[in-house]
Amino acid sequence: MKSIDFHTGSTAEAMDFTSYEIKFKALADNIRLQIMYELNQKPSICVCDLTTLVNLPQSKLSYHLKILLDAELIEKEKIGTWNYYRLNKKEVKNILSEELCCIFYPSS
Amino acid sequence: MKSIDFHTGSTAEAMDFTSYEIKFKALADNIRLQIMYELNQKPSICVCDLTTLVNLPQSKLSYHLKILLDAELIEKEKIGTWNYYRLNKKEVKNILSEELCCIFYPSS
DNA sequence: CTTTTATATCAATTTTTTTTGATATATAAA
DNA sequence: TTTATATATCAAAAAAAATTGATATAAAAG
Repeated sequence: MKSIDFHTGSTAEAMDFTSYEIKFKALADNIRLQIMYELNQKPSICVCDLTTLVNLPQSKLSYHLKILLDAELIEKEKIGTWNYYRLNKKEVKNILSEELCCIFYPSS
Repeated sequence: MKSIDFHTGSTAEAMDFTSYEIKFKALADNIRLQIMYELNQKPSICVCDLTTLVNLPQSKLSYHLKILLDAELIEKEKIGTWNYYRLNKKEVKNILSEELCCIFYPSS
């Protein structure tokens, strides 16, 4: 993050919002919001179940899960052959309003 | 919004998160986060001043302002030849966490 | 009027993201 | 082992978004 120019009140150079950009990009897609919503219904869901829940071909779902994972909005746990995904509650809470958390994140 | 299938707990068909998608898309860009940040520093800013604040060619700035405007994250007011933009506080508060509002939206 | 200033829009191009189908990998089951 | 299942990754194609420079519009100034 660049130093702030107190004379003009503006930043001397652009500030870096990259980490927010990545998270908002991850949320900026209907399919991925769908996935977040489904993950909000249960503690965790394996990929095989998600494919039917969101009705997507496996490679496509995998692609979108990776984007959410890279943005740290969800987490992955491998159990045997299955990969279980769940919301990263902390991160979601950090950026979304409480109101939105009711949709994409459990209230408690 | 589709009816919910209570048997499986899943939605019969995809739910529609389009309005959220549009807002997150608008936030999913470093330049536009920059603009939001600058708009957070003052009650409102005219385009001519924004061009120097975010250091962008006029047509490019105009393009990004339109995306934020269409997402209803900012508002426009025309005064003479000048167009003044300001944050849409209500909408920003509706979707972003209080913590983020400190960056992109005034605390009060 | 004519000119200047502030801003939006448009069309062409470039860049980024998404989709698709194929293939790779790893675990489990037979 | 061999085979089946779950999932990730890759490369090519398609689609969407961003950039650029030119032009349009509208208000203000001269």
